[in-house]
Amino acid sequence: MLTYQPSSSSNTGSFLELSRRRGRVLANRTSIYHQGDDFAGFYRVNSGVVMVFRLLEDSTRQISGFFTVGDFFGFSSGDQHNDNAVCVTTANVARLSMADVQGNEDLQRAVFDATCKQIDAAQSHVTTLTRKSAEAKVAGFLLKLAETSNATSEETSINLPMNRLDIADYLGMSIETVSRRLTALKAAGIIQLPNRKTAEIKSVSRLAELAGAIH
Amino acid sequence: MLTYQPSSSSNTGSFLELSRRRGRVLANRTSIYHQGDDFAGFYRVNSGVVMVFRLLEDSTRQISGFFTVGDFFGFSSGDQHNDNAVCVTTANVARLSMADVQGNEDLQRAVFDATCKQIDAAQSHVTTLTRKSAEAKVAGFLLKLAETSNATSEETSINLPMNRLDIADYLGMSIETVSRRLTALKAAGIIQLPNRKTAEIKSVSRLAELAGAIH
DNA sequence: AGGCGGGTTTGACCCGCGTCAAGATTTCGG
DNA sequence: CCGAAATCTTGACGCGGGTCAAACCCGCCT
Repeated sequence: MLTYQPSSSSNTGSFLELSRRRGRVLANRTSIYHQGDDFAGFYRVNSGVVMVFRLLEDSTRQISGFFTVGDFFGFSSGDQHNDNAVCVTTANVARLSMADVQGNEDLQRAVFDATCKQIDAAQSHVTTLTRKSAEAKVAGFLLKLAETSNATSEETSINLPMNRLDIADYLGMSIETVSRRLTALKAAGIIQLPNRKTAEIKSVSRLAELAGAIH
Repeated sequence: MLTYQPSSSSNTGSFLELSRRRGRVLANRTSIYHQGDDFAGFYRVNSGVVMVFRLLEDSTRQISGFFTVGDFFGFSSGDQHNDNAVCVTTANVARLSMADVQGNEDLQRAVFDATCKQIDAAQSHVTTLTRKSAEAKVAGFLLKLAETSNATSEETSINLPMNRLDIADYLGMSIETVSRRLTALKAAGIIQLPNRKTAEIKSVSRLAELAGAIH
């Protein structure tokens, strides 16, 4: 799953310099690049949350991931981007050109790590999407968010900057089912939903149990 | 989709040398590496077909892709592989260490390209798995195979080295459904199945139509 | 404070595909 | 060339989650 994985890239040497590079501050729902835009480099999230998605022929979206502080995104093998990146909160995003990578060993390593992690994350996402029930998908999604806010306790409050449709398009299900599963988790006392943008997990362990479940 | 994408990496300079490096010849169903093995480098297919998959807790497989001549596989961001690679035919496979990449600009580029392509392919696979019907998945799978044998005609014969279960585990569906969809395509006169390992496409265009269809 | 509108929830219905089970066909060892 | 074990196909059935539709809720603007 591409969601909220903290990048554990080696923050040493000249890479540190680049990683601290100041980016642009973008308002919520600002587009960073579009499908078809010329590829001029990739990006790094300095703060906030960014989502990457693809628009399909039938004008539905497939969100491939949400990215947060330290994450790289926007890689492309071709001359053009074939997905879109949009802020989900106000966000600070820095662009790195391929020239920045040339001759910078540390950054090269970091980029290789980042691309490998994304492959790995995409594979995990595939298994989630194909092998898990709607309930397990939603439970897993909430857990992932909780991990990012590195809470280790049994109870924790998490922020949901994305709306229900975003979650549905990420988990490959309908918005109604996302809503139903959240309501069910609430009814079971596992979470609380004080408002649309926050979820309070009351039992991380029970959520984890559901997330692992195939059915 | 990770399947059979011809690697269009730049075959110039010292990379060519490496790309021609002789690998080991492995028998069908030989394992190349396992989940948990120490990461000692990645691989390149010189001939044959290799599949990469992950074993899940409930002992099911998720096949992430089939790789053929020119394809790189076996990248990992961590110290260990977190998936498995197995030959699906007799295959010639060369290993490249990270040391080979260091200081080789061309190979670096090729590896970056390969990893980006795999990210892209994994995303495409995600949309296939979540948005397409069983019929469209199978049709798309056959088409992908046909493209690799660079046939541009309306009719073409393709080789299916993998068995039905492999296809099912790749497309995230049951073996019965794979079989049913293939039978249906045969009944519709779109393909013929002279034996278990070959499919003869009688109408690439009709197959493409079905592959694009959401339902 | 009231009301408008997007976002979300809830309900009813149904269909595609998974599952279980049995039968058919191919493969392979001896 | 035969028998047994894989592998694949076909059938019957049930359910998870998609779809359509309506109600509800909440933030925001005047």
